[in-house]
Amino acid sequence: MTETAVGSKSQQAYAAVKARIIEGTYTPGYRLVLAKIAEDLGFSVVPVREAIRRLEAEGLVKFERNVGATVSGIDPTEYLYTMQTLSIVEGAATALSAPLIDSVAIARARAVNEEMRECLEHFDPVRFTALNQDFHSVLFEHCPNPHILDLVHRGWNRLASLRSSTFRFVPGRAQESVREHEALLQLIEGAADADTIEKAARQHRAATLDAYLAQAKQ
Amino acid sequence: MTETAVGSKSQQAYAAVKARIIEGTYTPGYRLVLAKIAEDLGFSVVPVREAIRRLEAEGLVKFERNVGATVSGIDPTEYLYTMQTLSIVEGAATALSAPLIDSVAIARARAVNEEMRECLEHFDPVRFTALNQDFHSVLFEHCPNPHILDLVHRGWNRLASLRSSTFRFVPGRAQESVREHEALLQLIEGAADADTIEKAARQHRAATLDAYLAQAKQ
DNA sequence: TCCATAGTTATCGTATACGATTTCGTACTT
DNA sequence: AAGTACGAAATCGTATACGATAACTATGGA
Repeated sequence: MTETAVGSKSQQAYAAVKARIIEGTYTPGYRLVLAKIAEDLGFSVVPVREAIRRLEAEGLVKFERNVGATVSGIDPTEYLYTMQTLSIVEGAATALSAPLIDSVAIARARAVNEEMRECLEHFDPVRFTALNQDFHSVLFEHCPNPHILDLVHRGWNRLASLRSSTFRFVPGRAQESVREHEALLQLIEGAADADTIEKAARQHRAATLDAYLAQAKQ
Repeated sequence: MTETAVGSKSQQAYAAVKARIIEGTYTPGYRLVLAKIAEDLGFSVVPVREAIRRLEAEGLVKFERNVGATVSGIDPTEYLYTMQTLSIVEGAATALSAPLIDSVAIARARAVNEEMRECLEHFDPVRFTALNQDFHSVLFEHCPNPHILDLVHRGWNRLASLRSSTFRFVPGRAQESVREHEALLQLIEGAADADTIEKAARQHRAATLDAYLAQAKQ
């Protein structure tokens, strides 16, 4: 994920702020004051500033000159852009990875998917989301193109910053998602052609977007 | 292209260094010494450092802790990753844009392609490359997803930094490229379905990669 | 009461300074 | 002569300081 060696304060600040955004401590719209974060971490403002700029490049933070940084908002348009882009890069990543996925990995993915199904019964959306990423991460383990994988991760991060927002969990969609995962695994097991797998994976993400759009329209 | 308002020195430094990389003043492997660049531009090192980090995020430079930054190299593997990713995002961008391209834009694109053909006769590879981007830029003018467009531009920048390297201009490929452009225009004019257009656009990029790989194998 | 304006405060943008780390060259030893 | 160790130079990483800009507040007038 293009991580430079840890250890530098700039790097630590990046990781710290990113974690706070993703775990929801800093919610969208939250004002990121350099001096304040620097004091919190015990650093000076310079490395913090660098970290914020990097987060900006990833789309997690919005920076306005002479004003400051805020955690990127939950603009529906942005959501659409992100989901659409994600559907494309996830589709490609899945298709590229598919021929390299062995039966052991398939079994692991299936186990994760089973856990997801259980999460639905106990209604644990946070864990469900985490497992969902795990599921796809297993599939992408041997993705032959790290650039594409990087784009996937960026999309995920962006979505993570929207957590606990209106975008999550359209009713019924989660169940469908689990079913689609199984279907995807069967395609991979059956060595379906790349195009079929790509379409299925793409559609899997696109369906979540469609479900949101349908709901938003009401 | 995610440009923050110009005017800040950090921004100017970013633009200046990026331009030097793309135009070839700083060739791959070139050592970017912060203090030196700062002196050149008349700035202090802080904004320059920020600019370099941003270029690192875009993949144009490589940064090593306590050592410094160098212009990203011409590693064949990186080339493969970039081209493959580009084929995917260009394919998607083209398919998404296609329904929004009007006949005027088609005519403009065709004119650009005609100029490209002329470039081949006079053997003007630099202009040919620039026109190639123009051609696709016309098609992407009304791309409904700016994120995807941004990814396309990043890929182009990355390739641009490889200019005058071994990767450019596999013999015969350029002629083929012009023909594919025309075929693509006809698909768009004929309102072919999104999938067909996406495949054609993707293949257009992939073919250049394949041509390189075939040549490299010898 | 509301609006405009001036002054104050908060925050960013950049410069300078210095400590930390790496790299390179030189001298010494084997 | 080759290898190693030590030291100097170069460069980065971070802290601190200050000027610039925007946001806020209070005050006076309509």
